[in-house]
Amino acid sequence: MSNESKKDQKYPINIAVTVIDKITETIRRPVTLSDKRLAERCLKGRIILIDDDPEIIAALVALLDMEGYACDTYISASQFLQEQQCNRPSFPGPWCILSDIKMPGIDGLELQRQLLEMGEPPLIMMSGESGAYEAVAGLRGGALDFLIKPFDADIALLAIERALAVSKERMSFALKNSDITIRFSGLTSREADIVKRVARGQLNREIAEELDIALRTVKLHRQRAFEKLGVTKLVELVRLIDTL
Amino acid sequence: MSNESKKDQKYPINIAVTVIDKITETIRRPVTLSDKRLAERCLKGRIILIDDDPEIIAALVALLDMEGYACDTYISASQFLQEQQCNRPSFPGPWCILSDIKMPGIDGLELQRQLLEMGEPPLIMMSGESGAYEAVAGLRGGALDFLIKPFDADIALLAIERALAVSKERMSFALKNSDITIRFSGLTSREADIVKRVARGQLNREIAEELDIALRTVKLHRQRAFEKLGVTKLVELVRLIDTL
DNA sequence: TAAAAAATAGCACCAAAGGGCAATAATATA
DNA sequence: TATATTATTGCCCTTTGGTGCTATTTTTTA
Repeated sequence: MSNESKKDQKYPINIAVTVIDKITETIRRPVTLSDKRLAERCLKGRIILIDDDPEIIAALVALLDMEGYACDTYISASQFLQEQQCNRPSFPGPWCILSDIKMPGIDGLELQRQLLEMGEPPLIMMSGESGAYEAVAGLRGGALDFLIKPFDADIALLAIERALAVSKERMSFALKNSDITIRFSGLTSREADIVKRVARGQLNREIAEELDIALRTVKLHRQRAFEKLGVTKLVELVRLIDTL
Repeated sequence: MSNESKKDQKYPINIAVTVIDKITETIRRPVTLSDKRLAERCLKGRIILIDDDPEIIAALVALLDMEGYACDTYISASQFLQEQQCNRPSFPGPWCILSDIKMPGIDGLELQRQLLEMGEPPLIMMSGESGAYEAVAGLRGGALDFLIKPFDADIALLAIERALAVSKERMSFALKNSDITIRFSGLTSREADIVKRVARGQLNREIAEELDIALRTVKLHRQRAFEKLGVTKLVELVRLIDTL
């Protein structure tokens, strides 16, 4: 009895909450009615449109709005980047950027380079027919897709769906990853050291010898580390460590 | 003593040889002097050139020849595909395809589709400036790079280097994978079943109960499977299985 | 400086893993 | 059909892992 309660109380729900907070940065909660609608749309997907052509923007907004997506529009890359600086709260959900290539000031490729440093968010690029160079550069640079203007609504929607799927995947991956990182950061250095050796396949006895400590101490650290990491079996530990 | 010899003689070197044979299909051995030179070049990289323009072919062959690569040239995709049918022996080494897009008969994109079914070998595509559509289709279809004619020698060489690196990686991955597969195929069905459960984290006792067999039997199978797979520790087994 | 956290370790006990030895039963294959 | 392979099991013994209980020594921190 006392055993169980001891285990369970160590890593309760608040850790998960901390993780989610860390990932989505600042979480905004719907308060007004329009907020609520926006939050719903964001849950489906938020598309950041960057294009200096207001007609394109208008057309895409109309399309995406109809499909139930949330849209943020920017008439230049620099405008978008500036707004990103002051990272204001946003509703949670998958998102992607749909940016034109040919723009005054910072062009799409330069934007892509800058985004790369910020963690390479899901990016779809678009441009006129002529730009084979740009298309190659964009796709080679990690763009998820490249739309050649003029394009059909279906094509764009498909690309966006895929990009949002990628976004979701990356988010859940990052979440899982940071969860593991946080769990690891809860270990003392000794515990971390020992658990790594365990995952390497070393026996308790070997570890004790190498670190020149008693077998009982190794067992103790191992046990503590398992508890803190939330694993009960060796195989779980190995898989946990290998995902890192 | 008798214990060691029993373990070691089970998986000797000839298994590795079998694996390599399986991967590189038919291995050709250099016999003549020119064979020897070709073998050396193939070791560095073999580039399969497909273009209907003889001038391009000639220029690329000259370039690649100078750099020490081996070249196979084809004036059409269908010619290449036909020769692939009768898979003749070749020297081992990384390789890639450098194909034009616009060709009479089977074009580059169609070739790409057919290659996809054959295991998606490393492919670089090339085309004239105008083809933004083709560039997007090619890259989205998994081409490693896309060269826009006319291109500098440096650009082409860089792309080829990268493609060969990918080729090497894929080969070693396939080799490792088939090695594991072969090792697994040496297990009896019972052994395979039990070892999977072990890797899932089940205790011998639990396995014995589920399969309704004696604990000793489980241990026996487990032991045999470990020997056949060439692992000694549980962590090794987990990693082996997880790479599959 | 006092309290908290971390590291250390001995003793004892039980469960699980690993393996030697010997033997039987069922299947597959030459 | 005879032999080889595979599957099965019991008995027994050692090593390793997992834990409870207790206690001392450092380090860190409030």
